[in-house]
Amino acid sequence: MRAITQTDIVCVMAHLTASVEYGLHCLLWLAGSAVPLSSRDLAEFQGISPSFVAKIFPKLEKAGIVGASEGVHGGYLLTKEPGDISVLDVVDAIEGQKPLFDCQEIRGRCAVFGERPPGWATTGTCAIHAVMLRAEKAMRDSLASQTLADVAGVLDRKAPADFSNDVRDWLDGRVKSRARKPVGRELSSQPGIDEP
Amino acid sequence: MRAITQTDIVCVMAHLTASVEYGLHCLLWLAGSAVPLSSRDLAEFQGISPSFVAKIFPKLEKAGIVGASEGVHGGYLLTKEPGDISVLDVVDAIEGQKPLFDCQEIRGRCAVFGERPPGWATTGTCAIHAVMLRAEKAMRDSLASQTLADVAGVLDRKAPADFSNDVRDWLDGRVKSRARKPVGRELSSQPGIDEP
DNA sequence: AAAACTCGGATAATCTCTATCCGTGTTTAT
DNA sequence: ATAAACACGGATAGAGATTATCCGAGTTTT
Repeated sequence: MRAITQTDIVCVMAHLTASVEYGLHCLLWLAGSAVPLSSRDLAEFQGISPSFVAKIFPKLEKAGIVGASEGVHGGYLLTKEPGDISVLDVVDAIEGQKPLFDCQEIRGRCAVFGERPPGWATTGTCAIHAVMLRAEKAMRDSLASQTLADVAGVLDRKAPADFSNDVRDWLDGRVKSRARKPVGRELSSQPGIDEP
Repeated sequence: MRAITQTDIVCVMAHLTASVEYGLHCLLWLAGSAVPLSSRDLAEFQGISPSFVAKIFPKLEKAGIVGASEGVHGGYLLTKEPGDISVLDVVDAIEGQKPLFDCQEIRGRCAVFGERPPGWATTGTCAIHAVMLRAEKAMRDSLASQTLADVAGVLDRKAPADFSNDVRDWLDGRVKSRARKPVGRELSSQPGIDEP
């Protein structure tokens, strides 16, 4: 059985993208960590692309969700309580308030208008656009009502008691192994994650 | 001033696509028509691509929203009352229930699991996926709550009294002009709509 | 001084959406 | 009967976005 690589993932181009998924998963692990975790730690821990995760975190930092510390023992930490970070905050930080619908103002091109459409046809919001804006607001309200703490709570109730210990051990070992001479054999215990 | 052509439209790749926008605009005009309108009638009336509109209508027909009649005076008619067609019906007919979010099951790739993740980690719905599904349901509920009749009502209140007469005249003239020898000069009274 | 980190830019591959064209079969008007 | 117009489906090309990777510059800790 071969390890799953990034090239196995197919693009589906949904509105809420894989970037958001990666970011949320990383933030969940960050919510339970007292020490800074680097983007590479988080990526290899979850078996996802380190270079791609590294592109996501600067966006989260600009949005004030995480803070970065540089240097050998640097990494990211949450800057707010998990209960104060909504899923919508993360989505907007990564996708930049991407609209659900892009109105092309077809209403003004009606053939009976000729060259220039009358004012009543182009003022205000297009009736179809208004429907989409209401749907978008419903979606955003739902995303805003759930916080990272809510999602983390669901995970905690599913996982057995010793799982969080295993996770902390793995991440702590990862952090402690920095700034040492590479051990070679030990680091390759997670094969096939980074190379195609 | 140059007429707007199809190549002027830029792709933005929102979740609710231009296909849905075109379809809804066409259905609104269809809601006010007693005679069948062809996809080309509807496209040229609105200054949008006839061949692209022609690809949308078979989907609407399969969904039971419109019915087609073939032949020289053929075209499409609504098969239901506008009040019985929700915007969600149209969106699903054209986009095929495209999901808002595509979960890639990252939870099962955690490094502490090794080759095979334990059952508790992969059963049920991923907690992050569940958040997105709730948001998607909120969006779909909103779209389902609005019908074509609602949208058409907004338009009717904005347009002046003689607008619907102008529209009917244009479309009727269009339908009547079928199956006649091409007049040449008369048909080119809407220039620059079809050719780049 | 060396090592590890963050950060930003540049680049390639892949996918979806948009748009167009062509051929087949059917119905209606001349 | 013949021609015109229609619906329908398949094949094809271009544009844009997302995903993924690599490299160099600057910073901090050991």
